[in-house]
Amino acid sequence: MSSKERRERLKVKVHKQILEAAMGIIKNEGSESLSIRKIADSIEYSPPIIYSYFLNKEAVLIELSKQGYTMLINIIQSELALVTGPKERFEAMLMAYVDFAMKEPELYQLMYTVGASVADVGKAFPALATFINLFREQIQLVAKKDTSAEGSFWCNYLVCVSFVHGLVAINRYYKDIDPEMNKEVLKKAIAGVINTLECS
Amino acid sequence: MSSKERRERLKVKVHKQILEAAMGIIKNEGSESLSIRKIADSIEYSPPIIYSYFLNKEAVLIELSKQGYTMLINIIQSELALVTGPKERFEAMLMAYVDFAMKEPELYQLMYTVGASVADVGKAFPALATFINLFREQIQLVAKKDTSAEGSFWCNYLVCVSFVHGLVAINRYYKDIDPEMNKEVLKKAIAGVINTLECS
Amino acid sequence: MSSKERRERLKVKVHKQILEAAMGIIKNEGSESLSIRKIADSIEYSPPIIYSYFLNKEAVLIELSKQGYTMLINIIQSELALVTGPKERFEAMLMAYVDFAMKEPELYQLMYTVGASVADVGKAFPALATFINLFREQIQLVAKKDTSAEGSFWCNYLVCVSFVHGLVAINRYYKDIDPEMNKEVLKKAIAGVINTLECS
Amino acid sequence: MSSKERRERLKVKVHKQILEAAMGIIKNEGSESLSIRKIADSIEYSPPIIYSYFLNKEAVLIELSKQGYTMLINIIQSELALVTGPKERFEAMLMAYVDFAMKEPELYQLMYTVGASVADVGKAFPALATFINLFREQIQLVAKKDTSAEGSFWCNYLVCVSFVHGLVAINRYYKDIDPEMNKEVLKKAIAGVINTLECS
DNA sequence: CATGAATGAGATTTCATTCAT
DNA sequence: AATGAATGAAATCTCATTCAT
Repeated sequence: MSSKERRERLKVKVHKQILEAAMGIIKNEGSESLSIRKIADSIEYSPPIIYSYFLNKEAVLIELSKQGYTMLINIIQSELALVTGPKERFEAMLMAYVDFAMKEPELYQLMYTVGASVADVGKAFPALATFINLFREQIQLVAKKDTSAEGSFWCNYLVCVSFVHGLVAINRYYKDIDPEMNKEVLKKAIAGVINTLECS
Repeated sequence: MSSKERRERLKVKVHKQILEAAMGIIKNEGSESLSIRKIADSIEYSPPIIYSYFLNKEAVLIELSKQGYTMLINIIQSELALVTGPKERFEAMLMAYVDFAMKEPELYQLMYTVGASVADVGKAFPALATFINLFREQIQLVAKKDTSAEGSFWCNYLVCVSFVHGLVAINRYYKDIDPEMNKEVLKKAIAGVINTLECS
Repeated sequence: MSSKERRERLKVKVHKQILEAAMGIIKNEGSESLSIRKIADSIEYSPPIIYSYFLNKEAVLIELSKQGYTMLINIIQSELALVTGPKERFEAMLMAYVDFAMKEPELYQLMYTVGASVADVGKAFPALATFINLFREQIQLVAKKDTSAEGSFWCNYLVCVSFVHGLVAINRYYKDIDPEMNKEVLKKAIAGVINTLECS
Repeated sequence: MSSKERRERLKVKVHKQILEAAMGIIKNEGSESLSIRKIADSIEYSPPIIYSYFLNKEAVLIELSKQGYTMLINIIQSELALVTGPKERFEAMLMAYVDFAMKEPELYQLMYTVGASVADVGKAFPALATFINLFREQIQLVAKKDTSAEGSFWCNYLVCVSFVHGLVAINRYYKDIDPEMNKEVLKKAIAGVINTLECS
């Protein structure tokens, strides 16, 4: 029992260590540079041990992306907790999203890449539903008309998410965009989107 | 003469074959899976031959991307030729852009990836200047205020390009978005952007 | 325990095998012809295994050279242990040096080549310090004047080492020099050098 | 006739160009970096043309080394022409040798490497006989006893040449030897050698 | 006479994954 | 439960040399 408990705890601990090590490597060296051996070295275990916790390297990446979604959702929720006005909440949500992607570029990139590589992103990332619901709530609040119809919401959601993801991606493309410019672009776009939502 | 011509034609042909083979592999297996050997196998030549046409693998990818830019610009210009109203032209430009990216997703993805991987994207893709100028013209026409200041233009450019690129990227992420939905999203966003531009 | 020991022994054995195989290839085909694959073939392992024992090919060559220095130093010290007179010791040292280089020509050549190819030969071969100190001692004994000043010693050291290395190198060039002739040349040169040292 | 002459002249010219190009590459980039293609590019001909002038790459290297010997001999003879005293002539010869090797390190290295790689260096480099005769003459002059016996001369020759070649080689090994130190070493060694020769 | 084109052979290195122990 | 050892598969790239034209 005690022994079983201990084992269980160790298992959880190593699982966590693997992910932390992988996350560290990705943040420091980029996800392209992640290798099973590097993770193993980092946690001071042998490479095969990783296969007793994860099916393969892809599984590690998926798990990491899941954590990324949890982080992203938490950050957005934290920011949402600070404001009440509809527009302000909407704006806070999008800005928190961009902030996260800019501060953790490698992790965000991984989340996108992994999502694009799996067959069913909804299954791979259950947290995505929560993420989408956050948008659902804020969009509903800010929109004058009813956006509860799935098609209607999804359209608005895509407008928002396309723009935010696009801005982040474009910053990987043009590497020298001034942060001030980014803020300006973001504000302008948010204003435009809100305007659109109100009229929709 | 005839012999020289023939040889010249063969050279052009092989050059083309290499790029086509590379493009084919990228379309079928994704750009990550492209290798010099696969290209060589595909054109039924030995791997080293590719190095007499291109400096290295990266050069093949850059060339492919350049072709992509040429195609994109041509398509946009073709569409622009058909309409005259400022808003219509603006809309036509963005829709042509999205159409291209949707019809050639792997090529578009490659253009983005290569652009993000080089140090100076402007040097790597001279055509990018033409591309940006297309935006400059349409934005100028549609905007009420003066957008000729570089900062002002660049902000508007980023808003547009972020959104369009984002929409394309999001379609790689959520693989089952209905084309009709995409059109709707695009129209909504274009309306919002035009509105923003008019007020800017 | 026993299993661990066995493994440890195996590891040491393979390490040794790699170096021996490399040495064998170098002796038979020259160091230019050495390749990772040849080593692997020779020890009947796959090429990548070598990278779990050595960082890269250069590391194998450096290790081989280090062993060469250890051998050379040991041989010189063995010979020095047999004689006591200053001139005799000096002579014994140089003759042991030449003997080693003549008996292991490819290894000696490798030691030179690797030394010439690295940025800091002193760092690459720590044993070189010991080697130089052997010269320092014998030169000091045989010289009448004080040679403890670094510049003075270094000059004498270079005279000695240039000659010995040169003799070995010249034997690679003129392949048919009679060993007796070599001895004679060596003796003559040693006499000359001793004479120079005594007067310095 | 005229046409034949022209062709003959062109042939000689291209032959020369090949060697000059190869020499240039070796001097600038080292002999390891020499390739048939580089030569061809440099003379603006195609690679196969080189094979109509030389059997293979090795033949180019041998020819280059031959030129090196011619240069070396000329330099030594120029210096010899300036002095008359036996010791002075001997010294001038050795210093000219070292100077040449230090000023053209890559070429000198090539001359040594090629010489060591061929079966019969005397056949490969006919000029070597002239070179050896220069030593024969100077050694004869400086030696008190008769050195005309081949064995006796050869022994003295080897002493000289070993030392000079060794000094040059050692400078490739210890890369930071002060030129002043080299001069000192050389002078000391020359003094020693002359002393030895006088007593022999 | 000259060469463009082509390639065979080979180099080093990285990595996910497995398996006997 | 853990791992050291091992490898198969793959990647990019270089170069001397040949041959049909």
